[in-house]
Amino acid sequence: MGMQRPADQNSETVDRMIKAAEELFAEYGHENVSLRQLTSHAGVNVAAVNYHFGSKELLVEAVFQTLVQRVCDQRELALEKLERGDTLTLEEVVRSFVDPYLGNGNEKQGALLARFLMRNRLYPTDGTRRVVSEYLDPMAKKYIAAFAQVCPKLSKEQLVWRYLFMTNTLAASSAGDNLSRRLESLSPDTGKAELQDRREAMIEFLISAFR
Amino acid sequence: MGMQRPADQNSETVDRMIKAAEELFAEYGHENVSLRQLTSHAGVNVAAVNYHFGSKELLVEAVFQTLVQRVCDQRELALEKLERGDTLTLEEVVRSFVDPYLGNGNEKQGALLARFLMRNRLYPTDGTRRVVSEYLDPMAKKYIAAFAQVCPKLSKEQLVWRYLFMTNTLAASSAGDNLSRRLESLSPDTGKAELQDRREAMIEFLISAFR
DNA sequence: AACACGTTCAAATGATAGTTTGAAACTGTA
DNA sequence: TACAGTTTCAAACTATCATTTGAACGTGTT
Repeated sequence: MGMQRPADQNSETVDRMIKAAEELFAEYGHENVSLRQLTSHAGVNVAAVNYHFGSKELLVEAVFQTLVQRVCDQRELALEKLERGDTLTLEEVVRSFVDPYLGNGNEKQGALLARFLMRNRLYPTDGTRRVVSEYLDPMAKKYIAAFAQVCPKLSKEQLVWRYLFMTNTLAASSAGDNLSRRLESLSPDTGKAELQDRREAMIEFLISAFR
Repeated sequence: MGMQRPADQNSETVDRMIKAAEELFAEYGHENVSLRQLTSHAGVNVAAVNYHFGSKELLVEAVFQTLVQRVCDQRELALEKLERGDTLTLEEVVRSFVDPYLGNGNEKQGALLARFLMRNRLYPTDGTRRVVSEYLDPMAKKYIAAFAQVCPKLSKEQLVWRYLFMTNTLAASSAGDNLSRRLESLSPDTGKAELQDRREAMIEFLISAFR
């Protein structure tokens, strides 16, 4: 009776809901997706969300956490690999940071996570704050240490600021395709912007910013 | 009967609603403010919004437009003043761009506009797109021309990219006070971040990014 | 006074949202 | 087969929202 399900592990239904949530949230944003849309797209009953997750918000946070965890793992792995080599360069560090967002095959997860992070900046909740401090902050410290190696001239304080500005730039510039349309209207001769162009421009921008 | 009011000019009620909207939207975001909250905070009747603006969305866009217009005017004025002098420096251009957001006395309008712009990046509407292309794009072109003067080494395409990244960095880093809290947790010894610190760090970051 | 017009008001309307319910269906166990 | 626990389902519930309505109010004009 009314037994609370704190964290369901594996279930066909749960997987389908998370998959549907990622797809729909990426396209419309989670506040514009009703549970009825979500569950009918997933092929499950409306009540399934509350049964398996407890509430819509907890489902949203589960998706957010999954995504953040994935990106943090990618980054930390890449960073460790770089640090096993003997010479660390600024470009390598920046690329490893940007790649999970704008790298090949990562476009969708990057855009979705960017939306979440922007959303979290505007309207944070206890749950999203928890995810940030649990996953993002530890990764941030490792990256700041790496930047300290390749930018020895910058003070600790400067490094932290620039790191934060970098994350904001990356997230804001990866969310949605507004940027491409804006580019076209500001520079019609440049033509349409491919995702690769954006990534390379972003990397150049960030490398400059850390010098 | 049912006469549509395309653009009300001056009215005690209209002014009170816009003022209340700016205050409440800045604090909670416009999707978290109901018309009942807004109108009771403004001291007017619920129906006044639809009577004077046509819908909630049109009120939101009116506030957005007012704000964008104000910031664009400030920037264009500052830029013209700079260009009347004989030597234009990168730092001056950047400062004139950042100032309407993080300058003294502009904190509230900066934070509010930043929220709107972030919101617009996530969920644009026809109305917000119109404001962007009508006010922001012309100003952007003037600024890109100014950056071209002080950064002669950068190609037109590079200038446009960096300009866009700059606006994203500024908006994302001005929305809300998350950044300060994040800084504290990443660099406890730095202590609390004043707004001035943020502005100076931001300016250094952007100057670097354009070199 | 009588009228017309713009404005304000309390109340109703209609739609949509997340959530809850209780019975049915399904699962594996004895 | 009978039973217990879990999961699914259609339907109802509760709340909130933007919007509309039609009467009341105020004001200036004739």
